[in-house]
Amino acid sequence: MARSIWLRQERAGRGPVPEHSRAEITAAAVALADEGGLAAVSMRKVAAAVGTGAASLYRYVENRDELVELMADAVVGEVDLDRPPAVDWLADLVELAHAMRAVYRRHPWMLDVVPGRGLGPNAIDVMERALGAMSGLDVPAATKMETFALLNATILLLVRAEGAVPDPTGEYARGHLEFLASVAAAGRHPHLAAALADPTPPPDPGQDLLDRVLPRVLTGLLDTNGRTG
Amino acid sequence: MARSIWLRQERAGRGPVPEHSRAEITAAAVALADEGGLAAVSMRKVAAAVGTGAASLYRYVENRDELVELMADAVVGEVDLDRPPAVDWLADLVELAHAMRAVYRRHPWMLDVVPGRGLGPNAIDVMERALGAMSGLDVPAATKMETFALLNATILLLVRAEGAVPDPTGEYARGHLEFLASVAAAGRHPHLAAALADPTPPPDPGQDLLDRVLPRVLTGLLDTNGRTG
DNA sequence: CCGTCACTGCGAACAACGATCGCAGAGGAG
DNA sequence: CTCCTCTGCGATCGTTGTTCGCAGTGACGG
Repeated sequence: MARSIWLRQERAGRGPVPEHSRAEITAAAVALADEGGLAAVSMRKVAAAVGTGAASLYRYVENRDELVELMADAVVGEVDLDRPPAVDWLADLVELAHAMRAVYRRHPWMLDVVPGRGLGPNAIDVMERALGAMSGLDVPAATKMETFALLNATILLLVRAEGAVPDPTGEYARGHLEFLASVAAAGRHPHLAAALADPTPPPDPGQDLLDRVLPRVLTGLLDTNGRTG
Repeated sequence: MARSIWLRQERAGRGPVPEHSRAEITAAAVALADEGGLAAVSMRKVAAAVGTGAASLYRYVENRDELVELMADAVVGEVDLDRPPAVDWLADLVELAHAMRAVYRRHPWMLDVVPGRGLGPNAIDVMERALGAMSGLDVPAATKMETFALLNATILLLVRAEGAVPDPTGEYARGHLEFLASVAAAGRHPHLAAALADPTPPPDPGQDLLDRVLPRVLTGLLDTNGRTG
């Protein structure tokens, strides 16, 4: 297995000057994903978009998974980090979360990227910003890292839940609600039935879900241990 | 697009009796995934394992995605729900989380399943159990649903972080740590550098990470609003 | 009982994919 | 200048998801 893409030189230094760059190939792939979803990103299509041969792509990336890794990090690079710190750590993290969510919403295919290969340079920049927001808290570094991970997971969950991956026909979603209702009606799930029948609106229905849920997650993680110091 | 698999009859009632069942095909697919990961589950391999033709599988499922949906729900069906309720809602949810985590650990390919198609019957059973644990809390049903979703997301995150998806050579993971260290050493990420250099051990290092993190998430979500009533 | 029609199994085939091989040419190092 | 590494990439390979259409099965209705 090759070394991490982030550790490898892009250019060897000998031989002809490459006609393209990782950034160029990544951008073409991102454009394809934005248009047709992650599955639309094939090596042949990316190569055609760049104006090269599919086999040439393997000079730039090890495999398709690596290309997807480049794409994900490139997109995270769109997160707007040029903001002055907010009034406190919580507000700062929530603002960062909004900036991150904006990016995921612009690139819904990101929800289809299986996490797992570590962080690229842009993701590390975002994490640095989050760590900076938490720098005044007297909690272990491990807790801060966990908090960042959960912040990201929460955003993904909420973007996913709001249907940022659109169902073209809406039929499946309706079918699912139909299924839930039939399960509830069958009588073996009284709590589900109660939940579906609950007329109570969510607290602050006009409030952004991210603004409601994320602060609770974060204060749960940090506040009981968090000491501004 | 076909209706949700959960809404469709398995057997039409006319014509020859099918030689296999959804459950049988799903089990074969799960076995393949357990052995070789999700990518090892091809329609041909599943068909061969069942003893039928690849084309025949399309009589049982609409496509491969639907098969994966069946697999995921089948595996969630392994979650042990036959436990008396714990002392309180929090302990009950944490116990449920442990049972869920055990299942994810047994089937690490579940981390590669892109969420999104709604819940199958087994997943609804698990959600029912979680709703039951929260039934005494005076919070809106929407909050309870969100809590369940975040409980699941937290488990997945932690299982993923503990490396439940093994890197066969370990080389990539080492490469990533190398990269993080080099970024920190480059000087543009002082908070990351501080975090990597932090000698403070995580709180209660002998404690299960799930036991440390999840109660904080849950109480953050529910406790400030939660009223046992 | 018979005819009709929906259903089942599935081989053959198709289009598409990820990835490799090997050739020709470019360019750095000694 | 020679050698060797690097770049571009067509052709090719093995594999994949999926569809078509044929032969046979069994329910339904007259």
